[in-house]
Amino acid sequence: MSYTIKDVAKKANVSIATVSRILNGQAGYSEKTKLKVLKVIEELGYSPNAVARGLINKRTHTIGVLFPKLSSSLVTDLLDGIEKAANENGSSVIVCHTESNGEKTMNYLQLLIEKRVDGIIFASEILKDEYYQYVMKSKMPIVLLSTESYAFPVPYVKVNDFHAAYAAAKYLIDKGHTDIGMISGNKEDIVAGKPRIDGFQKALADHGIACGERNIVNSKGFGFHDGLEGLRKMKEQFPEVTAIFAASDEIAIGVLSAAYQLGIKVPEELSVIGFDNLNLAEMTIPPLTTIGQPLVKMGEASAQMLFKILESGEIPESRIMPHKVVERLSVKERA
Amino acid sequence: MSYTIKDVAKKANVSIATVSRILNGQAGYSEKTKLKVLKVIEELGYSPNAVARGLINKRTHTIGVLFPKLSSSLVTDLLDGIEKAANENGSSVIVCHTESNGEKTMNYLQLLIEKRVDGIIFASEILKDEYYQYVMKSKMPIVLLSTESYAFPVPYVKVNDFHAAYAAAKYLIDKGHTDIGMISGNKEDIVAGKPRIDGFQKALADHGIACGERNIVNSKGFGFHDGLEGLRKMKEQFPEVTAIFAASDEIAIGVLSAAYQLGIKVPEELSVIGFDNLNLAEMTIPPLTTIGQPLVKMGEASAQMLFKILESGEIPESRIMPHKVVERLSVKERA
DNA sequence: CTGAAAGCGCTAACAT
DNA sequence: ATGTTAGCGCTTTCAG
Repeated sequence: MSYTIKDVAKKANVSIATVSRILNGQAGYSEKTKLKVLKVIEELGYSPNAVARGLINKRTHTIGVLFPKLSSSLVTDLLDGIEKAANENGSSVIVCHTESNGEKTMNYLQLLIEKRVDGIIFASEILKDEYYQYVMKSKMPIVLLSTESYAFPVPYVKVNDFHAAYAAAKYLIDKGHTDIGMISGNKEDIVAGKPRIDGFQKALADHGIACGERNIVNSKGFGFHDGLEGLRKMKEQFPEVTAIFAASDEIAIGVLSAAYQLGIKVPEELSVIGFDNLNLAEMTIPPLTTIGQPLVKMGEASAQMLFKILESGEIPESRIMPHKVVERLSVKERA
Repeated sequence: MSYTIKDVAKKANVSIATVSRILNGQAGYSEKTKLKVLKVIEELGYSPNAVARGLINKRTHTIGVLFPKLSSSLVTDLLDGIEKAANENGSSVIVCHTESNGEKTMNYLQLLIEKRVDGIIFASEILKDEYYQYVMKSKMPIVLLSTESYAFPVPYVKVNDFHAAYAAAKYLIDKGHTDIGMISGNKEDIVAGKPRIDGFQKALADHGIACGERNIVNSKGFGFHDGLEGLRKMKEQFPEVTAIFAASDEIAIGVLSAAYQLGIKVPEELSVIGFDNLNLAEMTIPPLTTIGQPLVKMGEASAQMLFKILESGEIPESRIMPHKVVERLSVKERA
């Protein structure tokens, strides 16, 4: 059992109130007693109990973050930003790994609410009705990160996926490509899947390029294997394709690997543009041209948004973060 | 302000003690009152306050994890395992990002101690004297993950880096290579750097292969860029090299990229073996042969170790986890 | 400038 | 089977 404020008070011959004041930098004590108390604290190695503080202040200086997946550098970068902003704000972050599982998610939500975290960041996943209702009932602040809700008024931080995908397709078009395919990720995914497909289609349409079934391969997810299989399907249904927009960097890397296996040279015979700008993107062969999301900044912004709610009590505006095309070597001007 | 146990008690016409007993599954109430109380809890949407519980039980069901870096898939996999084991144990995990900075680390340690987490996992970094003393003074349990301490009796979970590096070199030797180089990472790093170099050298020596200065390139860190530059240096100082052991997968990927730029074909002209078996390893061109560490399992083991200490009060044995060579396509039998 | 005392929400004796 | 009460370690009136 460690020392308490009482021990400090006794040893310094003052009341616990005085110790508390000194600890919290409030007024009401002489410089002399302050020094005396500080010395005792030092000697005892006293460490204030944040649990007791939390009970009375109704602030735990802890926030909770829900991720569908931990082992992806997308999530890691977001977490990096969140942790950074939280730390600058004197808060800690509890990470929860939902595996996109509804039951697990509800359990985590319950846990975080019981722990009385100051707020919740819900990342990279659809905010279900059930989740929203439960969190609302507890009155706990929540923000969305890299996702958004069409049904509920929850503030979010994210890029505009439609615009970003449009930019990717336009980049390919500007490089002279007209036979352009997309490996889309999950099109059922209303927040990251569908808008990217729509953006891609719109870009082709706006530039007078017909876009039919053969231009798009719908994969199940956004992973490496989806890209690996995706390119094979694409070459079957659209052999003339000269450029591909992958809905994620991991898909793009899968495309790169598949191209290598099939003996297709990137970028000479096939241009590839990704989406996300993960750390991986610069490590591929060739280095991947991609649509960059400011992931770390987005994480930071979401945490800051949460702290703003905590201060002001008001729900802030959502933030659309800027994307940009990061030019590397996987896209080539069409001959 | 949410409801308290008092509100529940009042509305159900029982004492708070009864509510508490029902909440904690203790004996001492009729089925009838239980149902009544449960109904009130449901109606109110009452959620027990874990902060208050923590204050009295001296258990927060939260553990803290310190990482030098967040955005690396090595760390992510470890975290994944930790989070999993913690969740199975009814605990949450707070992540801290130290950036290998002594001051930041001390601040985080202080924070975690004030928050009265149940224990600490210190990962992938040297446990400095200062850290150790501070944690000991608080009597908080601590375990080391993917690192170890020669100076202090702190239990750890890790692979045997010496043996693992030996295995990597031996694998290359068994494939007929004799002109073998190593890109070593930081040799000042006493726990991950040095032992891998030693293991490499021992393997060459045991097989009658001379190992001099030219066989090893000491890079600053374990990252992609270290590999990128590493291969160039290696080719300068040891042009005949036919196989390379990279002290990390990221270094290996850097080597792959550098080889590509230099027009050196992997594995035809140069074999490469990595270390870690990150998710990335299967995504490279060609897929990377590497020494696999069971990262997720290691994370789990470290958390379980912590919980064991919490239960038994005793310091458990450290665990050396098994490594294995994961054969993919970046190493070729020497012609 | 300093102290006494109430109470945050809960658990755990101790009564009844 | 159920209630009363004393804290857990701290902050914060309210007195002096």
